[in-house]
Amino acid sequence: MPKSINFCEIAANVRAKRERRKDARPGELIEAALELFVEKGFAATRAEEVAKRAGVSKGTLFLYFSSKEELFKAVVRENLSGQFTEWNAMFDCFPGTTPEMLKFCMHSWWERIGSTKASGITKLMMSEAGNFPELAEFYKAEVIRPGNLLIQRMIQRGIDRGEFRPMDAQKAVYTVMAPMLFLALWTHSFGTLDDASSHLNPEEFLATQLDTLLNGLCAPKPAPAGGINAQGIMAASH
Amino acid sequence: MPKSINFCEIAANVRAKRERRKDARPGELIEAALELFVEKGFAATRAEEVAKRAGVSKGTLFLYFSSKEELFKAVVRENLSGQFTEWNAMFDCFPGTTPEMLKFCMHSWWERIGSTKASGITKLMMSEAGNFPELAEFYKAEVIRPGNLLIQRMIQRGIDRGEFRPMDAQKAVYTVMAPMLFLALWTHSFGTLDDASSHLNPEEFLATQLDTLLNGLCAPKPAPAGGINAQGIMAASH
Amino acid sequence: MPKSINFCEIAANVRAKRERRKDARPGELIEAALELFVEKGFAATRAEEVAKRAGVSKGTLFLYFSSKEELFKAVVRENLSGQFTEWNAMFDCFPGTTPEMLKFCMHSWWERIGSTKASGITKLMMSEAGNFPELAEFYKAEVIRPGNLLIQRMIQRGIDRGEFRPMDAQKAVYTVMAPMLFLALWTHSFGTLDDASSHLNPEEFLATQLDTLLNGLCAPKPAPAGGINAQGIMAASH
Amino acid sequence: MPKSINFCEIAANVRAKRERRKDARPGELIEAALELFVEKGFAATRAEEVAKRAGVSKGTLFLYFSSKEELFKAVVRENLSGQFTEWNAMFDCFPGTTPEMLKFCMHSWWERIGSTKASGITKLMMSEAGNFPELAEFYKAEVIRPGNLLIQRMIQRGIDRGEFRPMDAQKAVYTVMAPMLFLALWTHSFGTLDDASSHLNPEEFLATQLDTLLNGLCAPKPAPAGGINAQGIMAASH
DNA sequence: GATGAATGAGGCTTCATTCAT
DNA sequence: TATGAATGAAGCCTCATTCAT
Repeated sequence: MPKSINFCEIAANVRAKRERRKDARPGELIEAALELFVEKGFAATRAEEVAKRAGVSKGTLFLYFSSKEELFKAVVRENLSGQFTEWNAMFDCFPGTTPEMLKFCMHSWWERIGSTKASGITKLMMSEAGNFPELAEFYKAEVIRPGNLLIQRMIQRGIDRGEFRPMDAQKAVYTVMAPMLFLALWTHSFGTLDDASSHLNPEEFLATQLDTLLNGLCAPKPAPAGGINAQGIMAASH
Repeated sequence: MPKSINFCEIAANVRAKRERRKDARPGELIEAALELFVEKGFAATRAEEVAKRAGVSKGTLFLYFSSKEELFKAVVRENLSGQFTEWNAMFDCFPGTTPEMLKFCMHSWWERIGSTKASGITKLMMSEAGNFPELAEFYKAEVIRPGNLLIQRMIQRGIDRGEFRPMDAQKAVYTVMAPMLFLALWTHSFGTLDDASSHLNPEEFLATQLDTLLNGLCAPKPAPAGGINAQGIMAASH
Repeated sequence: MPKSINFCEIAANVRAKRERRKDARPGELIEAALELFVEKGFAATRAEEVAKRAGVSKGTLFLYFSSKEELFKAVVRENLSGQFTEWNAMFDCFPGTTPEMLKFCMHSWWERIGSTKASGITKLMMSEAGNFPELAEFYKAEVIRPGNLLIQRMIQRGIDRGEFRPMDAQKAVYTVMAPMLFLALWTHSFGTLDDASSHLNPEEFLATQLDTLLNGLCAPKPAPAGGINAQGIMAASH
Repeated sequence: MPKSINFCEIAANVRAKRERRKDARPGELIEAALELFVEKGFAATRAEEVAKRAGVSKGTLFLYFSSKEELFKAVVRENLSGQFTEWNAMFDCFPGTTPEMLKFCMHSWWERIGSTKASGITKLMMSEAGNFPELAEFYKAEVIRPGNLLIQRMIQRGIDRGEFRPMDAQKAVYTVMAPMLFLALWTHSFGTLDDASSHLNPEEFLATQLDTLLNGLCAPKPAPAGGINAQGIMAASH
């Protein structure tokens, strides 16, 4: 170990270290940007602040992202768009029933988005969509459209398999989205004010919503007396 | 021109005119500010624009509101409350069933808030709550808490009368609020981007949500075979 | 005078004073900008410096000119473009011969442009045309094309009246322009270095050039001994 | 991989390679800088771009030139002079008439300077002379003075040999220089904007100018009665 | 010597706020 | 009171220059 210096290894280390640092920069910046954007909004977040939180100088930020808007796009891509490839893949090989799929999706959303800082982006976009139309377009193309499509396909799958009653799948999409978006919005606005009247247990809320949702979507069981609802939807949330 | 002019009269006229309009000024400014804040957000709305839309000069705005933030507060104060006194009164003398009451409430909300500029305030508050904690507190006290309470009382009424299944009324509140808030937010953000994937028919959406909601809240009908849900919740939305 | 206060007059004075100030601003800024642009070039001139020289703050500059480029355009319009309307008018009613017209033009150019700070703009544009393509286009449209056209029409007039030999008028244009442009460029670059080898007497130079020029352009006099040129064209210019 | 590598040899190779290229570096950088300065001007040329075109990194540039300004000086130094030694030598043994010599000189200038990248330096110097007084001095000493002198000697030769009319040789110098400088400047500024009104055929232009020039300089042919030139064009300028 | 990631001063532009009239 | 010209702090972004590797 001491004397037998391996030059190749050293060189490799040096290179690796530099590259590791370089490669890490965008991620660190995106992480810092996510936090600040969510905390203070897009317009109110200063580029320099993002840089400082990432531990670099203002100039460095612009070395990796040509503008503040590009930085924001990167944040969206990293935290939201990315999920869809996986979700779409899941859709194609999901073994269970469609209600199960829906449940899985909402749980998955909660785990990866809803319960993380990423949910702040959803709120952010709704707040700032009016200003920054270009960002809004980007967000729609990268997040809303894919999300919409995925949900629509799920609903259609349910209908096709006779699990859901016949309906306009596109219109039902919003019924599915609404609880998740509401949750994201609430927790990032009034949810932070700790007060009984504005406190909401997200997981409980989601469970309730899912239950109600399925109740509305599902085809009536051919079933005996006492329909599916017998199990007490709201009760299920405890 | 010289002698026939009565300076005192002119001065009096001018004074009168000013005073006549004086009281109207803040209102006009608040009205203009509401529109612009809702349209473009707080940060993106320029003081000069507000003044122009109100038909006064920029300087005048600062005569009535010491800062842009104070103007914002005034906008929120001016446009809230008021509805609740009426709704609360209605609660005490509503003759019908609780599901009917719920339906009435949502319709009423849509008519007076959801479909009007006032819904913009909801969106506005959610967007800016983070930046104006003091305002958020105010909003919670004046709007959220009363609304919460009203809904909670309605649900409790339903439970007490055996119309709704037994449940935690406080928790169910969010299930009722969510669709309305979602609607207010969506229409004021992505709803404006005219695109199939972001288009949503508000009334249809509300009807669907109400249907689903009642389905979840209502106690199972003692009923015969083939549960109440047989009527096709989503179908009802057409 | 004492008691008989004329309110109208006072009001008029006040208004006049404010307006005089306001109306004067653009001119003062343009004047300051001309000086600085010529001294230091477009890119190297800071907006704040222009403002300071005009005795206002940075913000005020942008109150009158939406960008540095617009300021430059205003400088060009004020100092160069403006001349053409007059020159074009002169062209239509010039009573003398075409050589006389040419002479008049060059004198006029020297008086209003060549010998003033405005000649710096010519040099400036040549220097910075490569960068700022938009400015170059503007300059071409506002200055070069009109100038070109005017000279071309003069030459054509000379040809048509049999004063100049038949030739391609467009090509001859550069022969006329070259001395003026050269002069503008030289005086604003090496001309400032006071040194025998780079010193050039502008008026003498112009006279010489005009003489040579006419010699080249004019049709041979059918004439007897001692042609028209005998009188030393430029001599007249002193 | 481990033992068969001769580290000393590798190191030596690396060193050799570096040293071999070491001397070439400045030249490559200067070459690249010339091109870019001419294309885009001094201020608009970014150091990194120069480095990239020279095939090295930004850091390397500053290894050879302590600042961008020093690089600029080097460009001017490298690309000037040199021509004059040759032209001066030619002067001493030119066999033909002086008008022929003048024609030869202008052609030679066009071939070696005017039509090459080197003409860009002329334009560059004129553009930046104001910003780099020190460089301007240098340029005058190295280029302007020698050029001036050469032309002056030619004119004097013509006068002494009776080919040119008597005149102030120093003053006539600018008449000779102007077309060349104008050409260099025009082609590097508005000449690049492809537009009828700014298009100029350099060779045609030069031929025309030379013609006009000689017409003005030459002594009247012993010739028949009263030629057009009889009046002594240049003389007229006093 | 060579690299290129990092720096930070400096420029343009915006806009809430002030204040003389 | 009302005006709107003027201000200047603050933000985004560029790029010459430095320095650890």
